[in-house]
Amino acid sequence: MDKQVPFHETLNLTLIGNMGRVNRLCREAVTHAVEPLGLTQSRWTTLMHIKMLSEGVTQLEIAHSLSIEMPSLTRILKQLEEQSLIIRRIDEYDKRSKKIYFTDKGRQILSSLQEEVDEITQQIYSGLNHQQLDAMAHHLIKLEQNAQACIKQQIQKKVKK
Amino acid sequence: MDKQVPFHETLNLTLIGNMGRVNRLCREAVTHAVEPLGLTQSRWTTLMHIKMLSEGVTQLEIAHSLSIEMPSLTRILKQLEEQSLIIRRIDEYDKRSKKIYFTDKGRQILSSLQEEVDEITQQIYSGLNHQQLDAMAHHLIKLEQNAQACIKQQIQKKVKK
DNA sequence: CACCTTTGGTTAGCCTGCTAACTATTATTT
DNA sequence: AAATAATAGTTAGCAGGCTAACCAAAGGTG
Repeated sequence: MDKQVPFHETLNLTLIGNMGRVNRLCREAVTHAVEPLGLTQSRWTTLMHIKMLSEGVTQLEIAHSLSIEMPSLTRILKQLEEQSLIIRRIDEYDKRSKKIYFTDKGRQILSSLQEEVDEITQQIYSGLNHQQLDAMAHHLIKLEQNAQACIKQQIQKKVKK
Repeated sequence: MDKQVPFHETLNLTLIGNMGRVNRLCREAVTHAVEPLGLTQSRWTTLMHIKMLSEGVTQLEIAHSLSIEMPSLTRILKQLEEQSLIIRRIDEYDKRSKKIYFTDKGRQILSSLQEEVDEITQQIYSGLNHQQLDAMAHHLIKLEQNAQACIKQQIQKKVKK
């Protein structure tokens, strides 16, 4: 009977709001650092994921890895291609899909980028140990599953009406 | 010596990315539910915060509470005013600032909104206890502080150059 | 083989965050 | 009291997420 106020009035939306703000700040921290490379937040994130997945990956695979939708990715890749950092090449075995490769310029930038990202993320995670980070990642996934179940439920309700 | 790969290669950016996605999903869950009320994500969030802070609050106070910048808020309030859910009234003691009040229509919608938000957030947080949620909130704040320190550092470096 | 469905990618346009540059009022300094 | 600085709010325009609607290629089915 002494734990009603904190949850209902303060935590309810605050936690969700905080997640958005912290996410923005973390990405901004890196973006600031790599600004001289001419990279925005979505562009450097995309480059890192392509590297992680290796060259020759398809757009769909990148989109999944980034957890964004295809139209969002299309725009980012278009910009990266205009900056001559990547190339989109049609897959000869499935002419619908396109495979992504780095240009030489892209590969050059990538190494500086990797350094910066490593340094910044080290700083951002400092003061938290692996257990705490793992717990957090775990709880985030739980929240995500709950939210997804919620949305599914909403949609079903709508169909009934 | 068995924990090198997970951190460096998978967790580094993933945690940050996940935060963004989970945040989007959580807000989408509520937005789906209150769509019939004609409210978007930023609009219902703002209404909830105004209610929490009580009517007569200034725009600046709302912006702080929402952790967004004034221009972002200005747009949202303009829309809410067009929907006749709130009124902006110039403070007679400081004619620069405006105080926000609900209309009758606004107050009506607010009660349905509160119900929905309570229900959805309950569902989203289910499976996690208070300790876990508190820990998460705590760790989020730590990440935020680290990120902010990082950004400050970047700016100082730039000044030196 | 012809038709239909599915799938990878694109385009158009909305929503919501931001910064930069502005106005108008208030506070401070001289 | 006049000049200057600071503050509340606005406008314009960018960045990056999304859905809806489309095209073209690939896969199934009668």
